[in-house]
Amino acid sequence: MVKRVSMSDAECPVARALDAIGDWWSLLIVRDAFDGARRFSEFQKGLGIAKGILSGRLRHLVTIGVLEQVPASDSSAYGEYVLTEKGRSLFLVIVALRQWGEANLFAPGERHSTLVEADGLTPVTPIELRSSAGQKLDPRNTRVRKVGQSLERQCPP
Amino acid sequence: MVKRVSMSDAECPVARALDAIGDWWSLLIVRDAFDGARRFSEFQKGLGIAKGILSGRLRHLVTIGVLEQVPASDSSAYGEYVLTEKGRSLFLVIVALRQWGEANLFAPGERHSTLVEADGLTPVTPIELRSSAGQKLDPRNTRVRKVGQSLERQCPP
DNA sequence: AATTCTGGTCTTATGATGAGACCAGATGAC
DNA sequence: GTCATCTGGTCTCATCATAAGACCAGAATT
Repeated sequence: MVKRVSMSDAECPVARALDAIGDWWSLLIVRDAFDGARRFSEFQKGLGIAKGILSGRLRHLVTIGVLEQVPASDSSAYGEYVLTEKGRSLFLVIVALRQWGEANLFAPGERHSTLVEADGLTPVTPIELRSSAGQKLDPRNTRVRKVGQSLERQCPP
Repeated sequence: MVKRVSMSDAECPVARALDAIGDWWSLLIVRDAFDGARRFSEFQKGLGIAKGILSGRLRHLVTIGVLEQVPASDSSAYGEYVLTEKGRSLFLVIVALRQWGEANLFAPGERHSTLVEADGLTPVTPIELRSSAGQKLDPRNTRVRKVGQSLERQCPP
């Protein structure tokens, strides 16, 4: 991704992550890939994105190893874009965004799509951050330790 | 946020979330707010963002209720930006991004900042998505149920 | 063989960004 | 009290990114 201000060499993993997939479209492309989208036209129709932008985003996601182009799944001569392991590991990022959106961006009673377990019925429970002792962690009892330092909180959270 | 393509009315919570806070800077501003940044100049120095852009982003984050402007914490006449409950609930989104970045964007042995527990030493364990029965969930055993539908996966994940 | 589909590229108009000049009110130094 | 400086912005301008659609070559379909 060529952008004005690059954070690809930041030592904060949040900044690097946003530098890699923090633009308007990348995570939506990954979301559709999780849903089974594989072909250029599937992404384009599902997202309503301009073809030129989609072309650039797919190329970028392939470059950084989130997607890979494979020859074909059926007998077609056209290639397909599939998630790599690196791409599949974005699952929790998208789930976290989904759960924040569900909790904060819908009016009470407003309908939205729901992530459910394999039975198609049970909504998944909210993800949690727990300590090694099993205690629930939140911003107040965590801090960021910078490289070479010990107890100073500099790159949050 | 005025953008060309708006997803603020999408029924997919992921799309709405990205519409609200999915731009280049918003999550970095929230990250710095978790770290204790409160003043305009703190955000500006910490991020290296242009003042005009920061001004617009802060205004947007206040508008959508992620930040709020409070009169002062010390005796200054200048206001401060603090996270609301809605903003604090972005904690897991940022942690998910951090953990993905740590695992995928750093060379082996490359140093990066680390999220640790309150003791300042113990790194937090990776977040997980678990079913109500306690089973670990991943993209293969979850699906998205669209509103009004039952078993069709249309808005992932 | 003709037509349509697919996966793009290219062009153009416009919105967003980065850098910095500028400014009014608050604060601090003397 | 007065002057200099700090703070939190706004405004302008050049440049980059995006949206929309025309266009095109090869593949697939009829």
